[in-house]
Amino acid sequence: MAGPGRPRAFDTESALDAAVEVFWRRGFVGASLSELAAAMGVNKPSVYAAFGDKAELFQAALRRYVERNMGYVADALAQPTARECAEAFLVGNARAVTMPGRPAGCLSVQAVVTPGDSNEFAALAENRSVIQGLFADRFRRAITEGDLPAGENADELAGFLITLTSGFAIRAADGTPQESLLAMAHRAMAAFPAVPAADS
Amino acid sequence: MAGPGRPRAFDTESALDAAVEVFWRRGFVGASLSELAAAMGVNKPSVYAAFGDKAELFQAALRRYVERNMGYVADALAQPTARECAEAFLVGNARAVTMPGRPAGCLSVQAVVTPGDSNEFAALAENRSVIQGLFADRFRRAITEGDLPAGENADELAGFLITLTSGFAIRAADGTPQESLLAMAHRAMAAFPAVPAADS
DNA sequence: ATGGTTATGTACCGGGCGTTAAAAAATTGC
DNA sequence: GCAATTTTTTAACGCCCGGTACATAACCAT
Repeated sequence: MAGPGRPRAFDTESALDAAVEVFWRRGFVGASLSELAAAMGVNKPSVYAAFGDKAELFQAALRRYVERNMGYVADALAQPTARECAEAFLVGNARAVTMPGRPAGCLSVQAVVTPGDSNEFAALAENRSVIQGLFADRFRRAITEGDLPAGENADELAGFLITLTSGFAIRAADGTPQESLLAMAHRAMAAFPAVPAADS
Repeated sequence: MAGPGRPRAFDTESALDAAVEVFWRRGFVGASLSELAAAMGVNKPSVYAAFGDKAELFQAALRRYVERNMGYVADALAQPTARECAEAFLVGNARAVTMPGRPAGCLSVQAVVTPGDSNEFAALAENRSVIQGLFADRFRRAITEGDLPAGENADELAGFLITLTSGFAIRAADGTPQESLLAMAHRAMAAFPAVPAADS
């Protein structure tokens, strides 16, 4: 299976996990290649050989972050009702942005917030946009299923949730404790439409 | 009034306004002194002479931003009822973070989001914390005045608003239009406690 | 005019950044 | 053992960063 040549002396996946942690804590600009390579336990040229330049490494780190740290999104989407879906998303996010021993906040928010580094900014903005689209689709389905009032705007509802979770990420980085975020998550559900009365 | 020596050839206030714009658009790390000085229409040594180093310039820019672009906070606090206060804050923020011709978002959120540059991060976090404290005080007063239910938690309520406006700043930078933010502001008011029935 | 004082423009500093060239080391196939 | 191939290591590159020395220009007081 292994081709010719000297075998790689480190595990790319755990190295990528280390890169995720650094980008998460420092942001894209704030993370230097020296710090990244050191955290990955590797010399800089090995980083370039395995992942490409800093921008490519960041894209790989973002993909890995999404699949390893944003599982609560898929969990929420799988909930049977729109209300449970929304609440699971908010609660799951509140927990994810305040995991003990991990950086506070969300890589997808903290890493880049200004359009200065345009490629990375675009990638993160699109990531958030995709997630918003998933919830919008879920809520559209809920409307046809009678699970949400017919007059509801699924896109606006999804945008409302993304706005809240973006805010959670900022507040978590400010040191807001998990229980405060959870209280806000439950309070926000008061702004979520009630299930329409069954007409059968 | 003017002391001895060569008079300053530029207006420090409008130069500071230009610095605000650059920090706002690029963030603290992303804004270079060359770009700052160019936007201010001045050479780098003049920046240092007038404002000190980059960190001091940023503090001055933040102060100026607060007094010139966050007037909606004071306006909101002056509203007669807690509900109007909260709604004015959300609406004012939604408008402020989507002003045409100005950078999207809020300097106090966009400039620094990671604790990497610790001094600036602390300054912004404290700025947000002070504002939260102002609203918490306002809501405490509202509780004693019977304007909010006695069981309400003024701090949590204020935190909820700050979380929303932090989210607004992120979403605005993502390109979310003003009317979407305004819709969310009004939706969020459904999560704000209703005025208790008068007991007189 | 002259001296004192402050701002301006130019040119530069050390340092850290992202990135890479080049040689040594470790593997596979023959 | 010997090429071929790939990774590792060391060292360096050019660049731009924040910050500054220095000579000059423009003002006030006398």
